[in-house]
Amino acid sequence: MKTRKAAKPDPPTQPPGPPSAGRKRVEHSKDKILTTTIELLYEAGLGLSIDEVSRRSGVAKTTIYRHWPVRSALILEACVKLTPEPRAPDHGSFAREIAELIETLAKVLRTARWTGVLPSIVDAAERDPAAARVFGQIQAGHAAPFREVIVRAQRRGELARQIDPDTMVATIIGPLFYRRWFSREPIDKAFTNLLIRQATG
Amino acid sequence: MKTRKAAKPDPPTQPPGPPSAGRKRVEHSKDKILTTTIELLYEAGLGLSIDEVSRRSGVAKTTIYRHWPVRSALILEACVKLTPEPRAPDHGSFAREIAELIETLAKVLRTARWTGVLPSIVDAAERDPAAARVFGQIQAGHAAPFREVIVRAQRRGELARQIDPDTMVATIIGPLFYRRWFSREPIDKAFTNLLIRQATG
DNA sequence: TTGCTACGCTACGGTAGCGTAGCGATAAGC
DNA sequence: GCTTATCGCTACGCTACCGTAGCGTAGCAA
Repeated sequence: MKTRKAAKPDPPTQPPGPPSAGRKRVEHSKDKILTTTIELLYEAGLGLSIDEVSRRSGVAKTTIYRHWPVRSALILEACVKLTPEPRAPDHGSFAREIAELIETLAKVLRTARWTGVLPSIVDAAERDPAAARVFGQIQAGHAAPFREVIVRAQRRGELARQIDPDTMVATIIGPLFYRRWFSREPIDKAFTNLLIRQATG
Repeated sequence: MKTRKAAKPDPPTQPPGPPSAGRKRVEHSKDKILTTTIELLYEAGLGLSIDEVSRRSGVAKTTIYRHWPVRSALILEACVKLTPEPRAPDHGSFAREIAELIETLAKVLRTARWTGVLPSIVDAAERDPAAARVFGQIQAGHAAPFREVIVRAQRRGELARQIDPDTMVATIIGPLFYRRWFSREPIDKAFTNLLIRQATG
């Protein structure tokens, strides 16, 4: 997503690939605009301005409005591209899988830049239905791998079937999110270990 | 924070200030301004405008600026008054106390209007140190009763001493907050019961 | 070369908000 | 009833931003 060098063989499934020779100008500018928008999201949250996107990206404001009819359209699209799609591991062992998911999420919460933007989206979701839809998508993306691993473990008989998967997801992700955005305490090994014990015990 | 009635004997902690001509008037307008500001916080979050406060409260904008030098000062003060100060119950039984705290918080998260504003404050806290300080205060207020009940139970020997109170608070409040602001699933009896079982089991 | 499309640039019109100035009105406290 | 701090009102100046218009230019394909 950063470098835009050669890389002739275009990966067909990855959208943000570098613009190869055959790429149209349109995609090139849209790319620059989106990249800058995401960068500004990191810094200013949803309050970013189109003028600033134009200034920093070097793309004329008129060009931005040629591709996105209104401000919110661009910002929503940038928000969708913000968080990576996590995947559910499949080791055949619930304990290992849930541990991996917890450790991974913990690391993401410690380091990923988008974590600074999410409250802005949560806030918008409280009032704006469009933002709520986008946020619901992001949120579901976070919860899905946990849910999948839990359901699979229940099917295998590794986990009691009367446990509600969504509830269990909340008891795992909840404390992690709490530490990142609310109490702002460190998410260290001791903390993740406790969560793992609680989930597998 | 509500009505400021007679109370002739001056509260000793508040510096009475110079015996000027219109102290009563000052407090009356400050009251109206703050009340309106909080109302607008509910509706628009931290993005509220001073002009709107003036319009809706009927207090002139100049008067607002006579009491608060800048916009942020008013908003921060309103934020501080936003959430009620919860108190820790003392029944002599950890199970009963923690259950009461969980049920109470659950009900607050389901109904209290300030829950719609908090993401706005969390977001601001990500970038603005002043907002972070205010939010830290609010957050500590939420966690304190839980922490107190846990520490007391440990002193009484009702709870294992090697458990870190802050960690335990996270595992209780975290899932509740998660449901309110992230997954947006209902916080029902089944959910709180599970948390209570998890905390006391 | 021609023609099409996307792009850059400048300049707008319009809105909203912050914070201030000046002046007359008014209510509190003596 | 007199004094004075406080308030309301109108009118600013300033900045930032949204979104658009018009016109000229650069890339690209036939």
